[in-house]
Amino acid sequence: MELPKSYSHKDLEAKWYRRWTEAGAFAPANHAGRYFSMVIPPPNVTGSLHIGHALNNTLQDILCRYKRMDGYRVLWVPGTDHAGIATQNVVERQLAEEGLTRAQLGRAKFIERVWAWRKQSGSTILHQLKALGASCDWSHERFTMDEGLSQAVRETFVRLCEDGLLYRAERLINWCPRCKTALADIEVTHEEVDGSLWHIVYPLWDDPSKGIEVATTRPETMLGDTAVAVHPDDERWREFIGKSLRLPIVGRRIPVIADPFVDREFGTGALKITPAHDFNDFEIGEKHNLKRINIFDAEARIAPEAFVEEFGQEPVWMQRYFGKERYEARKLVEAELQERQLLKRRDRHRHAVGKCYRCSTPIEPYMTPQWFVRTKPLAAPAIEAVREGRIRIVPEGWANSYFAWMENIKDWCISRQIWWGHQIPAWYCAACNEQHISRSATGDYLILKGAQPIVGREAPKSCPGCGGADFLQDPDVLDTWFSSALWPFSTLGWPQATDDLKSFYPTSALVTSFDILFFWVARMIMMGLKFMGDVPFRDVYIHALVRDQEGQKMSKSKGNVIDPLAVMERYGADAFRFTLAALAAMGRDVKLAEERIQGYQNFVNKLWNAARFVLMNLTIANIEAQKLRERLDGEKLNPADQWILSRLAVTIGKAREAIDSYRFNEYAHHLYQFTWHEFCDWYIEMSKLALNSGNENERLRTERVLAEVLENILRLLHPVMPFVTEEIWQALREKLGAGKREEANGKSGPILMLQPYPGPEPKWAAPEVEERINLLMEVTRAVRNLRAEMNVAPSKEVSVTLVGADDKVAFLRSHESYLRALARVSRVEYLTDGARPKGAATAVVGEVEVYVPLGDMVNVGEEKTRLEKELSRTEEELARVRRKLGNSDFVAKAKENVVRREKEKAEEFQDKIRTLHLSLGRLGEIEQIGEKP
RNA sequence: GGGCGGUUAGCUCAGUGGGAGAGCAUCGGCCUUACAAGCCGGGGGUCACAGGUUCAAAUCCUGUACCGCCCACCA
Repeated sequence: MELPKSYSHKDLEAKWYRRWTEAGAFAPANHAGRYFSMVIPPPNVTGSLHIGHALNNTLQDILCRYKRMDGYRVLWVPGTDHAGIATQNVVERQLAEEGLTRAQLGRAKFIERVWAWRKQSGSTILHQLKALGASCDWSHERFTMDEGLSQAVRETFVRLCEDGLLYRAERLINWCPRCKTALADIEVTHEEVDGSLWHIVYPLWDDPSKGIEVATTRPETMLGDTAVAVHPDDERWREFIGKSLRLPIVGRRIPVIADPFVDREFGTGALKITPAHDFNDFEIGEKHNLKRINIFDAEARIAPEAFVEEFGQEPVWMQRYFGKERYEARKLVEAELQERQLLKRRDRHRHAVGKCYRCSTPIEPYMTPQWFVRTKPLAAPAIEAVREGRIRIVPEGWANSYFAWMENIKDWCISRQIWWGHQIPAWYCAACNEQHISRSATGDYLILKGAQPIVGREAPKSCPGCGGADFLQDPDVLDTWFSSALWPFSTLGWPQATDDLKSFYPTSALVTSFDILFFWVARMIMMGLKFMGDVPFRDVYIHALVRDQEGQKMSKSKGNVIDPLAVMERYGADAFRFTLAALAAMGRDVKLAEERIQGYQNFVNKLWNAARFVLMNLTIANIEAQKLRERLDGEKLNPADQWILSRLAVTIGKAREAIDSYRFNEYAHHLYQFTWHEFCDWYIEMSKLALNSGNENERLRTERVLAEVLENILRLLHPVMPFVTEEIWQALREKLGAGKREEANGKSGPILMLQPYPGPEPKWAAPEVEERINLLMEVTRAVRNLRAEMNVAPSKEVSVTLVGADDKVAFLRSHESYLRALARVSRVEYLTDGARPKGAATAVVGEVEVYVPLGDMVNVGEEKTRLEKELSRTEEELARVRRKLGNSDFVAKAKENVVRREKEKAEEFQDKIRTLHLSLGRLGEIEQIGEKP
C-alpha cells in the first residue's frame, strides 16, 4: 500500500481511536511491567473542552503514551467533577429561560433536573477528549457524585469528625448574595476597583455639637456599627476614648474604643466598627466584646429583624432602608447623611473588593453557622511531604507558593448553601433541636446555630437523647473541592481495599495548572496523607495557562478564544497537540496564535511526505519492521548511514531526557529538528544517490536504513502525534510484508501505540563519522552559498576546486558524488597544496578552501566586496580571540579545553585570513586583465 | 504591603558561566520526479537599564524601570 499524496486527518483520527479502543490498548491489564498511574484533573460536567483542557490533557496523554510504550502498566483515570455552584448556576439559568426558579421547583425536583441534565450532556467533554486522542482507561471513568465516591465522601467526613478535625460553628464567612452560599477564603478573588472614601461625622452622645469623623468605603454598613475605634496614642481623638456616640440614622448609642490596630495615617484615624460585616471589625469586636448586628438578609438586602430586636419594634425612621439591597442602601445612606450635614467629604479611593469566583458578585462578610475543617493538623504533614521530596513539584518554584499558603492556612469552610452536591452527612433530631430549626412554608428548613448534629455514614435510627426517630439532614452540601480532594484514591475504589488501590496508589504524576494549586493539589495532599497514609502522587507537574497571542486570558467576553474542536477539525489533532507541546515551556504562559498550529501542520505534512518517499522506494519485503534492526547490524554501512543512525541515537537520548523531566517543548523541538533538518534535509537527499546507483546491495542497505530511521521517528513522535504516526507505521508495516494476512483473517494486528519506545542505542554512536559528514555538509553549504551570492543560476552546473589537509580532502573525494548532487556541481578538482585556481569565488570551511571559478558570469567587483566583508569579519573575530589569549589570567585560570579551543580558533582564523587575502590578490589580477583588453 | 515570574531578532519564545539560537514573518533565487503546506540562500539582536563578582556574564549577585500573576483584613 502506498500512502495517499496528502494526509487527511479527518477520517483517520476516528479510525485509529476506534482501533486502539478495540485492541484494549488503554487498559493497564494488557501490559506487563512497572506501574504508572495518573488521575485526570476532572473537568466540570458543565464544561466543554477549552484550550486549557486541551493543553492539560495533551501533556498527560504524551506522558501516558510514552510510559506505555516504555513498558509500564499505565492507568490514566478519567472522570468529571460535579462542580456544585457552577453546575447549579447553569441549570438555574436554564430554568430561568423557562420562567422558573429553583425555589418553585423544590429541592428534590431541582436535583432530579440537574441529574437529567448531567446525564444528557455531562460526558460531552469526555467525548471531546477522545477527539484529542486521550488514552484514558474509559472503563475506569468516575464522577465525583458516583455512588462509590459518595461513599468515600461520607467516610472521610465521619472520620474527620471522629478525629476532631471537623466542627460546625457560627463564624463570619464570605457570602455570595447571588449564589446565596458561603464560600471558602480562596473562592474569593480580590479585584481593585475605583471606589470612594466617605467621611462621616458621628456626633457625641452628650454633646452633638462635637463628633468624630470616620472614613469608610462602605457607608451602608454603618447601620450595623457598634463602635468607633481610634488608636490609643492618637492625640486628635484621645479625649473621645470611652465616650459614647450617637450613630447617625439609626440612633444607636455606641462607644469610642481604643485599639492599636487602627492606622493613624489612614483616613481620619477613626475607624467605624461593624463586627457583623467586616473581617477586621469582627476581630476587634471580639476583643472588645462588641455586639454583632447583622443588618443583611441572604441576598444582602437590609433586613429589619436585628433592628426589631434592638428597638422592640420596627424602627419607622429606618423604614426606607428595609428591603433595599446594598448599593441602593448606600445611596440612601449617603443622601440622608448629606441632608443632616454629617457627610464631610467623599474622596476617590482605589481599593480591593472581594468577589465570588463563580459569578463575580461582590462578597459580603456574613454571620452564619457553617462546617469547617481544622486544617492546621492536616497541613503539617503535607508541608513535610513536599519539603522532604516525597512529592516533587515541577517547576520547583511553585513549591514556594505551596509552602506560603500551607503555612498560613486557615480553617476551611466546607459547607455550601446550595442543593447540588454531596449533602452533609449530619442529622438533627427534630425534637431535641426544635428551637434551632427554622422551617419555611415551602418545606425548606434552616439549621440555626446551637443545633446538635449527629454525624454518621447514614441516617441515625433513633436519637440518643430522646429516642425520637424524626431527623432532618443538614440541608447544606459540601464544597465541590471536598470530593475532588479525595480523587486520587476515591477513584481507585477507596474506602474498599481494592487491587487498583494497591497497584496504582500513590499515583505517579499529576499534571495540572497552577490556578488550582491551592484549591485542589494542596487539599489532595492533605487528604491523601490523612486517609491513605501516603502521598497521592510523586510528581506534580504544573503547566502554564494558555493565553492569546497578546498574553490575554482567553475568555468568551473578549472574543479571543481558540476553540480546540474547531482547530482540530481544521488542522488535525496531531498538529494541535504538537503545537501545545512545543509551546509548553516551563514557567511561562502559553501564548497561542492560530498561525502556530498551521506551522506545525506543515511538520505533519513533512513527516507524511518523508514517509511517502521511504515507502515508494522500499522494495524489500517480508521483513517485519521490528526485525529491521537485527538485519541492519549485519550490514556494512556507509558514512551517511552511520551518520544518520548516530544522530538518531543522540536524538533518542535527548528525547528521553526531555520527557523524563517534563520538558515537553524540548521534546518537540528535538524531534522536529531531527526529522526535518537531519533526516529529510540531508539523509533522504543523500539516500537518493544510493537508491539510484544501480548497485543492488547499496540500494537494499539504504532502504533498510531509511525504514529503520523512519520507524524510530514514528515511535518517538507517537506520544505527541499519535494518529499520523500510527497511520504511517501501519503502512510501513504492510509494505514490509507483515500485516496483510492478519487483516485478511479479521484479526487486529500490532499497533504502533503498543510498540516499545526507542531505547538508547550506544552501538549507533559515531562521533567521528558525524564530524566528517559535518564537513561534507559545510562544504556543500559553502558551494551553495557561493552560487547564490554570485547569482549562478541553479540550472547551471559549475565546477569546484577544493584545497586542504590531506585527510579531509581524501574524505571529501571519496564522497564527491554527494557534493555533486547536493550542491549541483559537475566537476570537482582537488589540490593538496600550492597552486590555487585563478579568478574564483572563495569560501573557507575549517581547514578546507572552496573555490568556484567565476568564469565570465560573475561581477568581479561584487566578489571582491564580498570577500572584503568576510575578511573584516574574520579579522574582528581573530582580534577578539587574540585578546583573550593575550590575557595571562585567562590562560592561567580558564579550563584547559576552553583555552585549547581558543587557540584552535586563532589558527583557523589566521588561515582563513591568509586565504582570503590570496583570493583578493588573484581577483586584483583579473581586474587588471579586465581593464586592459 | 509581601511573594513569584518575565524583559533575548519584526512576532512568539528557547537558551543558567566560555564563539548569540529556533519557529513564524521578511528578502533573493528555485516547479531539482517525497513534499510549493516545499527546496536553496540571505538580512536582522550594545540579550530592559545601572552597578558588582569572575580570566570570562544573556547566564551568578545587588539595585532600578516596566509588564504579568499570586497572596494579604489598611477602613
